[in-house]
Order: sequence, then C-alpha cells, then structure tokens
Amino acid sequence: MITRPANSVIVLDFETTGLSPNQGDRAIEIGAVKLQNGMVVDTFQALMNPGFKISRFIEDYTGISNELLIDAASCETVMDRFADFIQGSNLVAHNASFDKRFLDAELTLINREYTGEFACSMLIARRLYQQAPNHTLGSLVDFNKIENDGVFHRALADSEMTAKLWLTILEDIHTRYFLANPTFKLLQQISKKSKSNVHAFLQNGSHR
DNA sequence: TGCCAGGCCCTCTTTAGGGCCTT
Repeated sequence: MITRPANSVIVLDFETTGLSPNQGDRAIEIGAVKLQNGMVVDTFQALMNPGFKISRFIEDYTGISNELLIDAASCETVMDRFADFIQGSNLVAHNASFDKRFLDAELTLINREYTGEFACSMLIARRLYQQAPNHTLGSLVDFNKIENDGVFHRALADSEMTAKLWLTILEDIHTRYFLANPTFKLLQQISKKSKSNVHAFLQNGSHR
C-alpha cells in the first residue's frame, strides 16, 4: 500500500455507445474513484439509459446489454449526480481526450460545468514506461504487475485500474527522481514532454 | 451496403502520413 501523500484527484472512465459524441454517441456507464493521499476515499458507478438501443458490438465489448439499460436512469439524471461528485476535483483518465469529450458533451446537454483540469495516464505512461509492449490500460496493468480481478471494459473496474496505475506512476516518480509529492501540474507537464527529454526534465529539479 | 472520431506523437517530418488509444 502506498502511504505517501498523493494528489487528490478523481479517476474516471466512461463506457459509451461508440467513439464520438459528435456522431450521436452517448455514455452508458460512468465509474470513478476519488483518491486522497494515495487512498480510495469514495467511488461512483452508474449505468445510464442513452435513449436508444446500443449495438451488439458494444454489448459484447462491455458486457452491458440493452436489457441491463432498460431500467437504468437517464444520462441526464446520472450526469447531474456525477457533476456534483466531481466538483472541485482535478480529473484523471486513461486516454483522457476520449473521456473529456464525453464528459463535456453530456454536461453541456444538462447545462452543467466542472472546474477541474484533466491529466492523462496514457500520455504519462508512454513517457515513463517506454519499454512497455504497448500502452493500453490492460497492458500497463500487466507491465507494472498491478493487482486486478481480470474485469476490464466496465467503468468502475477500469477507473479502479487507472487509479492504481496513477498511484504506481506517482510511486515510480518518487523512486526514480526523489519527488515525494509530484503535483498535478507536474504530471500534466510530463504528458507534454517528448519521450527523449522527459527523463532530463524530471532530473532537472527546477520544477520542485 | 458500407462506413463513420479526435488528439497525440513519431518519423522515411514540418507543403504529411499513419499508428496508437479510447467505445
């Protein structure tokens, strides 16, 4: 267990009907964990009914069936609750540009906003774990020998895995570069460095 | 019937192309 203080963030993951809200895709499940001082202090999980039948591909990919969604609350109802949950927190997701698009689209539909900033565990992992076979969430969990129950492509399970990956990233930064409490801003900066100079950036110390 | 996105990032680059990620 990691006991060293870590950034307080909410790690989130959407399951959706497809890849693009601009093409009419909607969220069907949101999962999130709130991390404080390296510990999970709260979770959020809810299925949501997008108002139309989801494809067989998405049923197979996520294990979420149309039958399961019939009795689920609407996207509007769930996302209103989720907007309350994330207020005041910075946000993390694996391939955050994807989840941010859906978060922005769903919240726009209900005239809600959020104040936090996003960081992307995938962009950071591409720089820190350059020797990993690839940078999918599942591969990074395997690569870092992160404990898991084998459930993937469900929102809460994926957000929990991403949260463990996030804590592993914080731990590795501490171990490699003696940075005990890397700030959220520093993690955002890492994701914008080139692969070749991220090591020098973290060794430099000017960001301490 | 067949196809559909978007951002990041590398390189055989920058007047571009294509792979990686997410569902």
